[in-house]
Amino acid sequence: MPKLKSYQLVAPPADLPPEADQAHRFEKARTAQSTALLEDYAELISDLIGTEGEARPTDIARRLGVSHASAIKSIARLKREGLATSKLYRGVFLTPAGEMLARRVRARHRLVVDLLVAVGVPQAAAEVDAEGIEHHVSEETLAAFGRFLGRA
Amino acid sequence: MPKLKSYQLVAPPADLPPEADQAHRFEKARTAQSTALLEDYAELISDLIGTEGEARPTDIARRLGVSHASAIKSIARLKREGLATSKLYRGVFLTPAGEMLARRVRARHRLVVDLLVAVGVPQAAAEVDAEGIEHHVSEETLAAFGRFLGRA
DNA sequence: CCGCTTTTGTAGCCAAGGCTACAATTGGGC
DNA sequence: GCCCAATTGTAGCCTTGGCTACAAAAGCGG
Repeated sequence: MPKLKSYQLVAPPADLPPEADQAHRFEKARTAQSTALLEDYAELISDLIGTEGEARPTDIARRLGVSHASAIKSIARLKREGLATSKLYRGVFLTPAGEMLARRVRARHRLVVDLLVAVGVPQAAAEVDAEGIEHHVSEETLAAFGRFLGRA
Repeated sequence: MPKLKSYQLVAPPADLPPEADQAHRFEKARTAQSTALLEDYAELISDLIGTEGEARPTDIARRLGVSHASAIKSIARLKREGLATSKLYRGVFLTPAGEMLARRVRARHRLVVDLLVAVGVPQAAAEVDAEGIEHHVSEETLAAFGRFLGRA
């Protein structure tokens, strides 16, 4: 059984060196980028199961705009990370960890879109930009968004 | 001389297929991620030249939290893309295109941080999250941020 | 001006996430 | 029940952006 990662909050910043926290910020952004793909897949698989009853690699690939081969490769990574399962020539399913991740991602996505709209971003642009932005929004920032939208 | 890319607005969305615009959103996010590194380097090089008088690969690497070898490799990519120049064992400089990019990135970064703070995100979290978010903020969204902050 | 440290550059490795081409399995139509 | 199309999976390639290890140039102290 593969070791699960938390996909939660990471270690606190720590104020050791004088100017090196810039490096920490960049490192954080790089890390976020590496989990972004997992998050997108988890949410999409959850959606497909909810609306179509199943999540097939071909549908996943089409929705994400990648080849089915790329999708399958990424699904393999999800399985390695303990977020999804699948049997040969059967569909893809989420583990409990994967479901949890999908729920959090979906909620975060909505909150980001709503905040963008609330500050005056047109709906269409908000939807597009949120797709990239959401992966870099920390829990702390998310909480602030909630308060701003009056959903404390 | 290498062909320059614009790093500006991309082609309009187009509303061809029914549900395939989800694919377009993901593709856009992927593209943004590929230019994010260039943007970070351009801004940092500009900063270093402004404050230190020169941009040395070692300093760039330390600020970004990567090895100097990685920094040099990325600087090579900047040069390929026509954003920077450098001579062997001399420092790194930005081309006019690189300078322009740096200016736009810096302005966008400030605007994103300010907006986050304006909606109640603590300063420290805003700085950290902005580092990742800024690369996914479209011109349209940026304009909305400006209006919201009363800088129409 | 010589040598040692720092900086810069090169080579080669790795994983991720794209892709195409090809193989295998499934499943629906007849 | 068989066969062919669609789906799924595999293999192999490419680029990016990390890394370490090693080599070469710069530059400073003595």
